[in-house]
Amino acid sequence: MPELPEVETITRQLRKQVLGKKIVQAKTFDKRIADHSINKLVSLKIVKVWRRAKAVIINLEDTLYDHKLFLVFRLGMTGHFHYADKLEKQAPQEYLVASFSFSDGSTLSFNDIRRFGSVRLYTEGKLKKILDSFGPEPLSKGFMVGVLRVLFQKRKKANIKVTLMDQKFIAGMGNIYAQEALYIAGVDPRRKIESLSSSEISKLHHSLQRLLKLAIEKKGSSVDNYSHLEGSGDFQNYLLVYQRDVCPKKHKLVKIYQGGRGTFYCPKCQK
DNA sequence: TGATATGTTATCTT
DNA sequence: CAAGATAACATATC
Repeated sequence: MPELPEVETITRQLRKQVLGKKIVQAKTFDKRIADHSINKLVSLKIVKVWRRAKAVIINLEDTLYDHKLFLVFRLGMTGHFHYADKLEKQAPQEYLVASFSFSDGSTLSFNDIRRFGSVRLYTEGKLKKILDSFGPEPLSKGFMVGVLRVLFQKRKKANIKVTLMDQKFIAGMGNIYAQEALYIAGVDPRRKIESLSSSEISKLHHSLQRLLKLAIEKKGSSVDNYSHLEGSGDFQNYLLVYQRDVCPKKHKLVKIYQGGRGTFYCPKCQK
């Protein structure tokens, strides 16, 4: 599923293709998950392509009227982009949610099979409000171990694994990387936050950053039908516990359910 | 055929 | 009242 490393990978590739381009036409095909106002986009220049949490954000500028708008793509489970250099390379029509044509003849489309994703158009104020509701970026310079300690102070009674996946707590972690980080840190996913020792918090902090950085290097994990613009990621080959039978030390893994989500862990390595 | 997969959010419980 | 837990959404795949 697209989590931080996957969305970061997609964002970087998208940036290479569309940064600086001018939108000449935009169309939406699914009212429920794509803002109808997107259809009115014309003659707006893409000035920035970036990621926050699991969202891809495209900054648009109307230079003539000094008008700023923001396209926010959330991939959900199965949202994906399709980029075509030339018009004759048709974008897939199935599950089409939105499509954009640029002044150089290239096109970008967004498709979503399960429709957990969305494409929204926001003003600056509205965008800020949404972004402020997310927790800190785990790979930002400011995300020191002290930041994690302070966050944990506020969630003493909560379950550690479920909390790692909470976007309001830390941005970008999902079911795959929360499990992996806990395994690397040697922490049992059933633990309550208040039970974590100082050194366990340090280990978890370090594990999170190492894991996410490596996963980005490998262009994300391709499980189910995730793929980025240039093919598949490699990190699925490096996953230690997610949907596996044994851990790297050949111990048998256990699967439990937490908040309706599967969690794999090793009773021997994770305490 | 029904169980399984999950990001996000609405709603329920403690 | 708030923190925490859970249900609901959608649908391809096994």
